[in-house]
Amino acid sequence: MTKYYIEHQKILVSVDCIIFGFEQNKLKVLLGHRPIDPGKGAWSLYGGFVRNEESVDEAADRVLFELTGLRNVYMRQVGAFGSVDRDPGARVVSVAYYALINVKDYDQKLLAEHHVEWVNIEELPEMFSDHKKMILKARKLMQQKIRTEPISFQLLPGLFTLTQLQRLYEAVNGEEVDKRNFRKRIKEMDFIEKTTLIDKTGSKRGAFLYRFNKNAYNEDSNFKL
Amino acid sequence: MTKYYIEHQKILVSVDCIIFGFEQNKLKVLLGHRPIDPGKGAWSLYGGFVRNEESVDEAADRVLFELTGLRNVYMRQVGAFGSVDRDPGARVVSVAYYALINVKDYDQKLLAEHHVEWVNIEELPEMFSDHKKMILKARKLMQQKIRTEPISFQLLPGLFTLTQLQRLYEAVNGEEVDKRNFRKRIKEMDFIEKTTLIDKTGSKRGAFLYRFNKNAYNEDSNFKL
DNA sequence: CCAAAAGTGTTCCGTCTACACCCATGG
DNA sequence: CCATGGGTGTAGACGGAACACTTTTGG
Repeated sequence: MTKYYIEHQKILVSVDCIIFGFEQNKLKVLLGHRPIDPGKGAWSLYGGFVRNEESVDEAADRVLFELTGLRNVYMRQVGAFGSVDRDPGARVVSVAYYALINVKDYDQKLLAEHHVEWVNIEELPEMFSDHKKMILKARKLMQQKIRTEPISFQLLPGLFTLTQLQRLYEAVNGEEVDKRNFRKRIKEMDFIEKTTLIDKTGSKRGAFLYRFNKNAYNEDSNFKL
Repeated sequence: MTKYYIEHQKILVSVDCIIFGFEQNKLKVLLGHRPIDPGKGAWSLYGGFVRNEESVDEAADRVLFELTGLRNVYMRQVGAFGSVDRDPGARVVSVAYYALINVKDYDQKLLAEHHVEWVNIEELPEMFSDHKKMILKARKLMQQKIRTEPISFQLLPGLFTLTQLQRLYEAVNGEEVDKRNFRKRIKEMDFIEKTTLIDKTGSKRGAFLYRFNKNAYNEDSNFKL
């Protein structure tokens, strides 16, 4: 139990954000290019350093806000990545977070300004340092969560069709699911409410729009998909 | 994407170890007392600071070795804990790890030297800072893992009876399980091998000792309990 | 009129759960 | 001889998976 504060080495601590979005029936991540050497130009996650006056969680929120202009986003920690030489420029321990956003909420201007792009999770390029490892772990954690907690709605607009929701699950889990079985399960969750509105953009016939009722969910939190 | 190394604040990074053991049919954690102010004497996890020349994982291995004299222990990261004021003495970001050890491997001398004790997971005392939160999260992660991966054997001697294994599961999950159903599932896993040895310490009749065969498991990794 | 997506129930099979009695032995 | 833990099988319930056809409408 030899903890004493002075005489110990301080280390740069950063956060890296794995930002998930759902677009064209594909699960995507927001990737940028590393702006500085070493490794300048390589595909990279968006990140930043933790400051003394903010918690690590707050740093992640701040960095996400700088990039997207969004607050109160669903974010969860992926873990700490701490190899000695993971960053060739300096000793940096990084804490990765994943975030779920609705791509339509994302300001296109900011996207261009920061030179970031939505990349299909199934087609990740080679990336700087351990960033690919971070993404894969984030995806695994997210897959686990999405089965038992209603986080899928964070990736969709407030109103969505059942086909959209199903495609989202298929994209996240990487496998197709049976339409009738899927809708049967939805029907059992009263907090996924059918509206009278119809979306005609996806088909000629049109499909009913649904909505996630958070209050109803809080009363009866039985989610399983 | 504004990462530059100089001009950023470095932070103390520590590791904290949640060491699980199984004793007297109870899941236990190894707890010590904080040796220095602020908070001197409070119940605390055993930890240490990350050095520049070691990875965070390596620091956790080292700290565990200092305490237990054990190497090659099963360890997994719980996550980073980074509140600004989580340590009143200095800004410290801590990465928690949980470890599974067989209590019999633990050197009693070291235990006394370090003033640590095995504490029942169901009867945790008030603890320093966020250490209780770390333990609870570690337990949750361990509960998840133990259902689908053969990590339970890390907590038992090389030879064990089925009743011991069952009690371990009951202690970890906090609920009793049916003996016949439990043993039926064991029987389906060929890598849990029955030996001809008999343990008479637990009963007059004696119980067969079993062994986990790692090689057999690698060939057919179907674990579900 | 036809292509394209929306919507809708039933059957089967495998898995999980509940449950009770005999055995072997040390003291 | 009896108290204590060791060891064994079956039946019923439940949940998940497979599966095909009708409807609507824009072009």
